[in-house]
Amino acid sequence: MARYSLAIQAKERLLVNSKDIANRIVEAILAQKLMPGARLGEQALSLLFDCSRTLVREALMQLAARGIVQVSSRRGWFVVQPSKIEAREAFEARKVIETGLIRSAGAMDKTTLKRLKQHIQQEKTALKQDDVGRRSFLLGDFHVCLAECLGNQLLADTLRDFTARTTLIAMLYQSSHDAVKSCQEHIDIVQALERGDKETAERLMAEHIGQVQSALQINAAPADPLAELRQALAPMSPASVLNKKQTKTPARRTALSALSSPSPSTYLGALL
Amino acid sequence: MARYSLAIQAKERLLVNSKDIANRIVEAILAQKLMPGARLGEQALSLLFDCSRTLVREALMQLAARGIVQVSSRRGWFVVQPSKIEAREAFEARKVIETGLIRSAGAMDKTTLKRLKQHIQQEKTALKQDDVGRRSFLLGDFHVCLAECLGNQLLADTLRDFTARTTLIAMLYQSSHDAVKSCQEHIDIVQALERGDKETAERLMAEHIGQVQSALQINAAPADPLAELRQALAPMSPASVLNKKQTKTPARRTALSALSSPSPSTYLGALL
DNA sequence: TGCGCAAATCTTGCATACAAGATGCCAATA
DNA sequence: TATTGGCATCTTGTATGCAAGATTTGCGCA
Repeated sequence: MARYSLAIQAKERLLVNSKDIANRIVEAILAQKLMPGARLGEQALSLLFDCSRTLVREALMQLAARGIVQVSSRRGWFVVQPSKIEAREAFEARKVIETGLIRSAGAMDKTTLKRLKQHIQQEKTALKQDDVGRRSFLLGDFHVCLAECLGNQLLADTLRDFTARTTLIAMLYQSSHDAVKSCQEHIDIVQALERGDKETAERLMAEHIGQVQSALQINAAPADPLAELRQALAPMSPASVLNKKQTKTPARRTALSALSSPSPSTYLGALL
Repeated sequence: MARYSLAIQAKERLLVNSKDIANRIVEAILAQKLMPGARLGEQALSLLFDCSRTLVREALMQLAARGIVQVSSRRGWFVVQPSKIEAREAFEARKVIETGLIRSAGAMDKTTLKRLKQHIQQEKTALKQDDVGRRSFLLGDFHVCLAECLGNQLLADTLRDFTARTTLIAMLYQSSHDAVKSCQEHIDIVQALERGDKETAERLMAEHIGQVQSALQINAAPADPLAELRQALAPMSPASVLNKKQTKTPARRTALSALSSPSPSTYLGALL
């Protein structure tokens, strides 16, 4: 059987373990390169990473334990699609943790503040360059970085998973949140921390997460699964009207697939 | 090869999947039946649960992703032994989450309060019966239960793992915390919640967790791994002095084993 | 043309085989 | 007696094979 990963990129498979695979998947989610409901086939991943299904399975098992993916028996692995209830819980969890962390933290030293400012610089750069993936990743990673700076690696790791979750939620419920605004709010928070005004920082953080949350269209039908397919197959010219029927209800599997693989690059190519 | 699990208990292996195994291990930790550093051999577990190593590995992988166990390459799987830094982080994380959850929660309805009171009744029963395992489990589970009652399953699940962590820390650093006192503090917290006094409830919770934390002997050497062995092998009479050397440094493997298997029931039997 | 059934295919579930590193033990030797 | 080298054993790491369920597809039939 051909080694697809080698055909695409020669370096893979020098240091592939299940942790690497899991990290790649989380990163792809944070960069909004893997949509909620995206299919993660064991075979496909094992070809991409040029390893056996065993390693892929281990990675997926770990991610399942962290609430990032789920398996449907003998049907496949999928990126989770949080329900409205789960969405509320995820945002509440982030609010609780991030505001609580600010409250319970001591004063920040100069080195730490520098790190935060550097992070914000990176955010600005990604914004300027219109690098959507990196922008999304960095906007989420800011919160993880902040938790690390506030001295709690355990909560930072937890927050990474929760942020991945809220990122998926934002994709699922068609968030209209503005990245520039988000970055500005990060700036305000760091400034408040810099002048030691933890109370304000805490309030700003709560508001910031609230902003992201309320930008969701939580009552909108959760993202038309056929949207991308429909767009891709839309007639190029008004003349090409071939037949009439268009809106037949799709089979379940088709719905899931349509969500995840509109084009190869949005599918597992996102991991490379 | 003999089926040890059948020899001990006939029912096993009717519904064993990796999640069951993982749950058993977490429960055993919460019940203080698995010590920090305890060895979790793949083969031993596969015999206990009468399944292949594959399922055991999947369970251990999931637990590793949740920070409950860790693997040392080609040496074995072990229940984690949190460092002092990790201990601080775990307690801080619990404080942040549990107080924040109380603060952000709405009013509690009667059904929910009833559930909490029932839980406390169970705690009292276990205390009266001097059922150490069940007592420890319930005292930890109270916090998970509370998080569920406050309406956040995501944080409840997270808290279960963190509670397992702090339970391990308490074992490792020889906590002197009093279970009766702990139960009383739970009662006080629920009473505050019942009368809608969230501010007090939050303060009591912070104090409660602080109590447990400060009962640690965090500066004591983390539990002499040879303590039990040394005591067991101490000469019964002053006469039995066979040779001189006694305090040679042990091989690493021996040290870990001494920690985990002072008697079979403390070892993997804890899972049955 | 539309519908239903059955075969083919795809995908995960689980077990097992073998590789390879880590450890412990024992004997040979100075 | 103390040390060291090597072999036996134990444990995990990874791949692979096969079973079984889910889905899709294709064909026959009304």
